[in-house]
Amino acid sequence: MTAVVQLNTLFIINEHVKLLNMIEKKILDAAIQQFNLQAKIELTNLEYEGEVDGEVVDAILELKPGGRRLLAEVKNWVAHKDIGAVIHQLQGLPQGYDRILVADYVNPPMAERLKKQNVNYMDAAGNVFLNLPGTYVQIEGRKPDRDQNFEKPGKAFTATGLKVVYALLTKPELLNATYREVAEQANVALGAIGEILKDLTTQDFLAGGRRSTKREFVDKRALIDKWVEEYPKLRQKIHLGAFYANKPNWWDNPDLTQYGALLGGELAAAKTTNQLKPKIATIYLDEAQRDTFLKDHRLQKAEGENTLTAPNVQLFAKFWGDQDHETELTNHLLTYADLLASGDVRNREVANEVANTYLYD
DNA sequence: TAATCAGCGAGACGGGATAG
DNA sequence: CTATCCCGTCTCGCTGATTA
Repeated sequence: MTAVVQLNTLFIINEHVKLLNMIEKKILDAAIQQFNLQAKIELTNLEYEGEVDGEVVDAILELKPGGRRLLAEVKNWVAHKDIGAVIHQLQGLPQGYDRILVADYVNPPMAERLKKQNVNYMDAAGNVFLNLPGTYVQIEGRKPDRDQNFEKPGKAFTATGLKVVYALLTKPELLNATYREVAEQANVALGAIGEILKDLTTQDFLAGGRRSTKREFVDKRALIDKWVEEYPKLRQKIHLGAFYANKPNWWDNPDLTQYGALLGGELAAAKTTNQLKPKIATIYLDEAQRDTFLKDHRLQKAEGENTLTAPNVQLFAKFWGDQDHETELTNHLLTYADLLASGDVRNREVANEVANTYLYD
């Protein structure tokens, strides 16, 4: 079952459906206010959800002396997010502009990591790191204001929530199955289901479900995009390790399925679109199979910092409950998410194509 | 390093439906 | 009416992460 897509297919850039919600607006306003109180230069918000080079960004900010512009990415609860993914998202903003991460609160360890990578940030507590040519602002040690607590996020996109949403998206019939059925298919505890579904409804991703009414997606595409955005959180948890393989194309081997292994990311995309040469092999398998798998394919462990990007084999534990697979490839949704999580700009185009061809219906 | 906390799995609980 | 089953909710306690 291999679909070949023409090379000259027009790429439709996914309009980033990322409306700034009320909480994010509050965070942005508070952060700017704090900045202006403390720094000697003035910062103003030119536009919420402004458009730059055809892409919508959370906000466009301007520094008063000089009129330098900054593209802002606003995040609530940033301390609980995967920092790599956040940085990656910032890097994905239109090129040629300075960027800044705006958050509710950036705690000290997080601040260190952001500074090390030279990522500008400001938070609602008043902490700032802004390093631009000619401008340097650094404010640290500010504590978050207790009364100013921005609403806690619900359970829909925790690691467990992500598993449930994945199950719902890939098997829509689960929308109206019993909680037990959903729990089993999603591979999570029964007790987690209720709150996740409730939160999805509160966030307007699901409707119905009371009594006799059928539960349904409000906007499936929006939920897909949201899931993909949050997926790195789960991805990090199921990461089984990074490795090097010396033999090229070693994965082109029918016996991989013997290990219950599924090819994902670039490998899956390469097989469905014929559009790219995989550089990194993303593979999902049962954790129990890991050691045999490594030995049989002579994979060597990668050491050091950037194990999530540099080596050429990435292993992940299968997180879903259902073990029957029609193909040796991961589900399109997961392929899409892995392509985006790879951080490779060229993969983004292919990712969009996978999404437009197979996911948005 | 110690204390605290969120997340979540396991399983008990009890309300409602259904069959006998 | 009562026994039984089904199913969402509740509670407890473990784990790993975060904060002091």
